[in-house]
Amino acid sequence: MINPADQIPEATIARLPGYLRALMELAERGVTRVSSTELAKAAGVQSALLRRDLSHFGSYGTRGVGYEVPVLVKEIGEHVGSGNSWPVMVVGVGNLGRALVSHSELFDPDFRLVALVDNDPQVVGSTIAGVTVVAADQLEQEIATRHPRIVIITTPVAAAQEVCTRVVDAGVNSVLNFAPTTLSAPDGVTVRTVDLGQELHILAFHEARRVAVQAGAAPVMPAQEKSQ
Amino acid sequence: MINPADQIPEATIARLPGYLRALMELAERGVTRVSSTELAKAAGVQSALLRRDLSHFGSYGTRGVGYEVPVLVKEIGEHVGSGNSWPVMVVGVGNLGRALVSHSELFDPDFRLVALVDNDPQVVGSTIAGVTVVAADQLEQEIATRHPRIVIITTPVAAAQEVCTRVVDAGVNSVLNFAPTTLSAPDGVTVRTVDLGQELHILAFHEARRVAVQAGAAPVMPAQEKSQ
DNA sequence: CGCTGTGAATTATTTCACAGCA
DNA sequence: TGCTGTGAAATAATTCACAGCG
Repeated sequence: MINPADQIPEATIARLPGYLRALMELAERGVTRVSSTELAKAAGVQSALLRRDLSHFGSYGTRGVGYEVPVLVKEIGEHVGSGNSWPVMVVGVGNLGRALVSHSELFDPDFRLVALVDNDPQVVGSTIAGVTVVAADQLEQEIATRHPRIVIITTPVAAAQEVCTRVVDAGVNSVLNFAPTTLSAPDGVTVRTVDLGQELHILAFHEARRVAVQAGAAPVMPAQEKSQ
Repeated sequence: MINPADQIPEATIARLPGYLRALMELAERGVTRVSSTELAKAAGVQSALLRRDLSHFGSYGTRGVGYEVPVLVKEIGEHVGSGNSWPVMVVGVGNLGRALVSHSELFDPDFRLVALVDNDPQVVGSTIAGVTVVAADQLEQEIATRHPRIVIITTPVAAAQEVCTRVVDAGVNSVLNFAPTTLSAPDGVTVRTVDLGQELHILAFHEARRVAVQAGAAPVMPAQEKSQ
């Protein structure tokens, strides 16, 4: 076993929620035991990688047998903060912000919405998912009162950096950014950016590549009526 | 210069859209020339990494000077499929699906929504963003008619794999999945999954870690107003 | 016997650091 | 001179493959 205090690879961390999800599905189906091969398949990774990932936290399996599902759920769950109901604030209550907070799956059960902020007077004061939207100038006030541990930014690009700076100054260390821009934050603050346009462009890259490959040799015809 | 035909690292591909975005911003501000250092900073990467990434495609810079912004915009744009207006279909018109198609920034200008599919009779027939929602059993029909190159899945988990299989069978090679589940698809098909709950759990992992670290020594207190 | 946990090998990605061109 | 493009080195992540335990 490897010392749990050593640095967990970021790539491993990013896979843990996937493992947990796969385990939950198994548990729901009444499965109480899995081999690394089965769980890896459910999570879409190689079995050796799964075992390596788990080994960073300790030995939870039984040789010749596999893993007890409840044991792994508990272990991984602890690491990704399950059962804590982390308080979350959302800044920017436009289409996307509203969709996210209405997305029941998202906040159940490990996260709870505690504050909503927007700068549109039309929106301020309205209640969404049981939370009343406050004005942008109340942001620091709201953080002091509601103590969110995670802030989701769903503002336009123009506002995102300022919001990020202000929430970090107010003591928040974790930011999930949906604005398509690079945010800078001091060391020790975790910022993750989800850029939907970027995802589409990555797919487009591969699509463009497929066409280019066909131009040379034609390996497999993808879409029957190929390029329309 | 490295042969453009050799394999572009996936990590490089994932950064290209970010470079393009940074370049657009510069272009808008009237900047016509950048050094790798400046552009790298705008995109949030190291300058050597930017240069290495670009070198996979060829030499577009001038030693001692830097890069011409329009040249790079064109080059990178070509690779990520800018100016093609890729046709996109969205399956699942719930909160999230609706928010995505209403998110004007997302589809401008390199992607265009060509089809919407849902299985809710309440929703089928309605028009969103200029596109009429068709029933789930029309999915193959709609693909044959509208020729989407990319399909966005915003259905519940239970439906996601079936949708994925059907769209791939109908000839689609690129899928952007928002359902929190692992999708399997044949080789040659690109599937990217954006899992919002997973993102929150990754942040929670780091939050939990910060607390654990403090248990030993107490470096910085997270969620109160210390550093205003 | 079957499956975990992990050294060792491999592969991928990033960074260093500098030769060489404009 | 200043900055690109890139070998070479360093680091990170993954996979192989098998010893060893239940």
